[in-house]
Amino acid sequence: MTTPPVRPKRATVHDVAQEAGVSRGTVSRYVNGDRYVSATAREAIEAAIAKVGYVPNTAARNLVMQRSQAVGFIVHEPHSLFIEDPNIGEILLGANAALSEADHQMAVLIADTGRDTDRVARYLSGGFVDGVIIVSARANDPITRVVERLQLPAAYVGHPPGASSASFVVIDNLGSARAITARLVETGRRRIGMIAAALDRDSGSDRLAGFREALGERFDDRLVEPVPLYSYSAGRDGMQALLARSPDIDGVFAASDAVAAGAVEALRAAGRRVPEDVGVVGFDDSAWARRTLPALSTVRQPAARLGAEAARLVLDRIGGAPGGAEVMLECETVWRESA
Amino acid sequence: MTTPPVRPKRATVHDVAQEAGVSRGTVSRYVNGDRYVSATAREAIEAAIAKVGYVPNTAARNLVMQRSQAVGFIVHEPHSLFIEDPNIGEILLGANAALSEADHQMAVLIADTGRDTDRVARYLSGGFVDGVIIVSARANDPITRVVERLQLPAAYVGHPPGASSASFVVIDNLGSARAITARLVETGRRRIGMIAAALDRDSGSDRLAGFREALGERFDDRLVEPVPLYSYSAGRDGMQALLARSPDIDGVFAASDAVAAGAVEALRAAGRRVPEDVGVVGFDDSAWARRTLPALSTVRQPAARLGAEAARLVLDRIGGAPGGAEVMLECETVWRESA
DNA sequence: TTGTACGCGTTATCAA
DNA sequence: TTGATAACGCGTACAA
Repeated sequence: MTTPPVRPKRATVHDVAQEAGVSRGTVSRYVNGDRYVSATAREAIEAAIAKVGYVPNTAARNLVMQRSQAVGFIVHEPHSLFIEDPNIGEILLGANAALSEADHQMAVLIADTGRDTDRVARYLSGGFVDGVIIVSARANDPITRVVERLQLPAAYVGHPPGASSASFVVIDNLGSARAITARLVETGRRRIGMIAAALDRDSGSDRLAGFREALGERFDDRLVEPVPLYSYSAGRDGMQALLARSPDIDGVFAASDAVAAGAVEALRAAGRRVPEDVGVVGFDDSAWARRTLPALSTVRQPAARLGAEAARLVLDRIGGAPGGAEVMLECETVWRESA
Repeated sequence: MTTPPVRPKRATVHDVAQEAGVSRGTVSRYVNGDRYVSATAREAIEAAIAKVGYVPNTAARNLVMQRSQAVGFIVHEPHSLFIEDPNIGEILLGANAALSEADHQMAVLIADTGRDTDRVARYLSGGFVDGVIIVSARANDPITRVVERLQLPAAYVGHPPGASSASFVVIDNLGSARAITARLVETGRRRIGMIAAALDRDSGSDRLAGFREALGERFDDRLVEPVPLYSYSAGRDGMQALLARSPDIDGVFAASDAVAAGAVEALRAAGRRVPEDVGVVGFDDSAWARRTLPALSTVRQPAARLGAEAARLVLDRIGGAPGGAEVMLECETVWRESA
C-alpha cells in the first residue's frame, strides 16, 4: 500500500483571521477587495497573509460561487490536423493568454472520434466549465447541440453554426479573397481562374464572392471550378479540369493552401511552370504554404488575435453580456514565390 | 447592469436521494462504487439519477477530497518556439490524452517572460494542480525550485535538472545518435564530422557519445566542433570551422535540425553540394527538417508517447508511488534527401 | 466597519 | 447495509 506524499498544509482564511486577530468575514472581505475594511484591519491582515502564506482555495470558492473559473477550448479536427495546422495552435495560445489574464483556466477538449464526443459532452454537462470556445464547428454536430441545450456561454471561431445565442469571431474571407486576387491581377495575369472549395460553407462562398468582386468586369464563370473539399486532391482535380477547359489560364486563386498545393502539382504534371507560366495563390498560410515548391503566396489569418477575441467574447457572455456579438478580423496578404 | 444568463439548476446528491427514497450517504456510496449498497437501492438510485440528470459537482468533491484533479503542463520555451516545434505540440497532445483518460484536467502553463514565471509560481502554490509535467526545464530555474519546495509531484520530459524526487522520461540520445551516424557511415562517407552542441547538457554529451561509439576506430576528435547552442547560427559557424580545418569532410552529424540547417547553409556558401559532396543528418525532426533544402535526414522523437509516459509518471507520483522513476524511449531514424 | 452564522455539494465517520 | 452528521474552505446576508 503506497501512501500519498505528505504535502505542506495550506493556510486558510481561518488561520489568517486568527493570526490577524479579526474575524474570518473581515479577511474574506479584504481578499475580495470589499471596501468596508479599516486601515488597521487591512494592515494586520496583510501581515498575517504574508506570514502564514495564505492562498485562496479555488475549489471552495468555486463551490460557493457556483462557477468553475474555467472555459473549454473545443477542437473538432482530428489530432493530426491539430498538429499540422499552425493556425489552431496559435489560436489556442492566443485564447490561453487572454483567459489566464482574466484568471480563467483553459481546458483543451479534443473531439476527434465519436467516443471523444461523448466524453466532451459529459464534461460539458458536468459543469466543469463556465463557457466554451469552439473551433471549426460543423453545422449542428452533437457538441454544438449540447452547448445549446445547456445554454452554455459560447464563442465560435469560424463559421457560425446556424442561429444561436452565441458570439462569433470570424476572418474577413471576402475582403481577403478580394485583396489577394487584386494583387494577382497586378502581377499582370490576364486569365485568372479559381478553384472554389466548400461552397456550402460561408468561408467557401465568401472567398468566391471576393474573387468575383476583385475581377469585376473580367470575371468569367467558366474559369471557376467548384470542388467539394479544402483538400490537396480536390485541388489537383480542379486544376486539371480548369486546364482542360481553358488551356490559356495564367493565374489561379485556390480556396486554401492545400488546394493550391494540389493545383501546383497538377500544373507541374501538365508541364506548366509556377510562377513563370501560371501564378498561384492560396489561403490560410498553413504548413502547406511553406512546404510547397515554390512557397505559396497566401492569406495569413491573425490567429492569435482570433483566439484572444474569442476568449474575450466568452468572458463577456459569462459576465452576463447578451449573445450574438460578431467580430470580424482582417487578414494579411503574404507574398512568396508562387505568384 | 447585465444579469448572468439563467442556467438550468443542476441536480445534487440530495435530489437523487430524495427521488430514490434513500439517504445522501447511500447515493454517494453508489456513485463512488462502494460495494455496500443493496440491489434495491442501486436500482432506485439509477432510476433517480437518470430522471433528474445528476452529474457530480467537481468543486464540492475536490474540496472535500483535498485535491484538484488537474495537472499542470509547464512549458519554458518562448511562445514562438512553442508553435514552431511540432514536438512540443505532440507531447502536449499525448499528455492530454493520457490525462483525460485518467479523468484529470490538464492546465497548460507557459513560462516565457519573468512575469509569466511569477504567475505560474503563484498558480502552483495555489494548489490548483495535484502535479506537474515539465518540458524543457533549465537547470535550477525558479519554477523547478518552486516545484521542489512545494514537493509537488512532478515528471520531467527531457533533461533531469539535478537531483530531485521527481520522475523523468527521456529519449535515448546516445542510441539514436549512434544509429543515425551508423546509417551515415553506410552511405559510404569516409570523413564524418560532428557539430556537437550544448555539451553541458545530457542531451548534448549523449549525442556526441553515440557519434563516437558508431565511429569506433575511425573516430577523430579533430572532426568534432563543439558549439554552445542548438541554433541555426551555431550550426553555420560550426560548419565553417569544420570546413576550414578539414576540407575533405564528406559527412556531418549535426546535433539538432536547426544546427543542421545552419550547416547546410554554410556548405552551400562554400560551394559544396548536399548530399552529393557532403551528407548531412540532424536530430529532432523539427520544422527545420522539412523546411531545409534538401529536406534533412534526422531522428524523430516519439513525441506523443513522451507526453503519455510523462502523464503516467505524474499520475503514479500523485497516487503515492515513490519518485525517481526514469523511462527511456527509443527514437526512429527518418531518412530524407540530405544524406 | 465588523462579527456571526448559514449554505454551497461532497465524502467520511460512526451508530444503528 | 443504511442514515445522520460532521467536516472541507469560502462568500455573504444579517445583525451588531
